[in-house]
Amino acid sequence: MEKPDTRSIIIGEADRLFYQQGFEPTSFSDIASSVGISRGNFYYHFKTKDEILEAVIDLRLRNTVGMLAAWEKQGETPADRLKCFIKILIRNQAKIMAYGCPVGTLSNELSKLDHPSKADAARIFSLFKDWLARQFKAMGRKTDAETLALHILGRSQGVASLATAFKDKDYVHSEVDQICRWIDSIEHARDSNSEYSNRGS
Amino acid sequence: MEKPDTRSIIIGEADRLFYQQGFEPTSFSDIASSVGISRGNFYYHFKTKDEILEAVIDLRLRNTVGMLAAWEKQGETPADRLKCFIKILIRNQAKIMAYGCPVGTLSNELSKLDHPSKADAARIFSLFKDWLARQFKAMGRKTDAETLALHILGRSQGVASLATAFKDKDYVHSEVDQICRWIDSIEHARDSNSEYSNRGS
DNA sequence: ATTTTTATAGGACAATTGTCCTACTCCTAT
DNA sequence: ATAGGAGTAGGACAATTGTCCTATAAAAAT
Repeated sequence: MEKPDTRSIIIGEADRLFYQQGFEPTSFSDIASSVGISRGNFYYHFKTKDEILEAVIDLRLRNTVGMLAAWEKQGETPADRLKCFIKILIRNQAKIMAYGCPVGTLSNELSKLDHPSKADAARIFSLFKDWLARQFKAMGRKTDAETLALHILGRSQGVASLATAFKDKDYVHSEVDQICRWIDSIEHARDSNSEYSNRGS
Repeated sequence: MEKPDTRSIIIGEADRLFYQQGFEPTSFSDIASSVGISRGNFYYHFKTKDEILEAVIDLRLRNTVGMLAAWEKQGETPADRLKCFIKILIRNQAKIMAYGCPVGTLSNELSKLDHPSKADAARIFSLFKDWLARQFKAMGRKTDAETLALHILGRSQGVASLATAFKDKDYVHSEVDQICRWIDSIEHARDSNSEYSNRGS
């Protein structure tokens, strides 16, 4: 039977609030009243705010691992998987226009706060980076897979940032289409010289 | 007639602190003690926190207008000016790796807070967008100048975001080089108004 | 049935928040 | 010399912050 599992509910609500409001502006009271428990009870589950931040980052890490694994199974080709990644900008368009990318905005906020957990937040980025690099390697880009991964990851961050500022659907679609075409161009030029190999040299 | 001009000093310190720490985490005390005045005196100059935020955004708008105007004079060709824009990622590398892009991070934070001034913060983005579009128009891209402007602006945001997370200088240089080559490729294909390539080299 | 563990509520606590008020010191104009 | 405003300091204020304590209810174990 399902347990009430207050702890998981707390983490889930904190996850949502940290995304929608940011980490700093979200208080214990916000989370407690959102879950429907008292602040005192909250303390039973988490002693400090940093503790719940760690739990939220941990949840996001696990969710990301699961999501990437699912993408790896369903996508037929690496190119399809890469497109599946970038199209998350369209699937989550409404949320991104309102709150930005959950990975990037948390990472940015914790960097500004110089928070101890900022490195953990960056690890979520690394999960994406490594997964993306894996796809590029599978497409024959052994040497510059990492560079290509950072490139597409950065592109997604830029689109999310401007989508939040301008709330321009056309821009998002235009960029995503363009990145998809770029992925195609990489797929169709598997063993040709790459324009991205300027890094190792 | 040089006045002590405490007000300007306050705005300057608030500007710095809002960038380095974020708007929400920066308190009246932070600013007051940073300027070297009492909190009471602070109230004489600014009644509310939103009031000083407006003043800071106003300062940034004016600074941005000035910076863009200066770039417009010194750069010989539009392509040079565009490169001057994107190379700000390298000139301000240290700050960006520590605190991100001042424009993007403020816009994101205010969006999350759903702050009344979030539209004003986005206006700073618009200044850049319009300036960039003007350069592309001068390069013969009459029809898609706006799209190209949003593209390069988004690219800069993405690089800044990942630079903060990974603190990878090579990545920043690699992306900037690539964008510069993309600018060259646009310059050398002046009359062809077809879809532009995002590929480097 | 009794003890122990788990979970919850309610509030205490000092510190800090944004906001606001009053008293005092300058400087300047009369 | 004096009145008045501009600027500053110090603190009051209620509300909220993160943290912590204790009393108690519910559940589990004995």
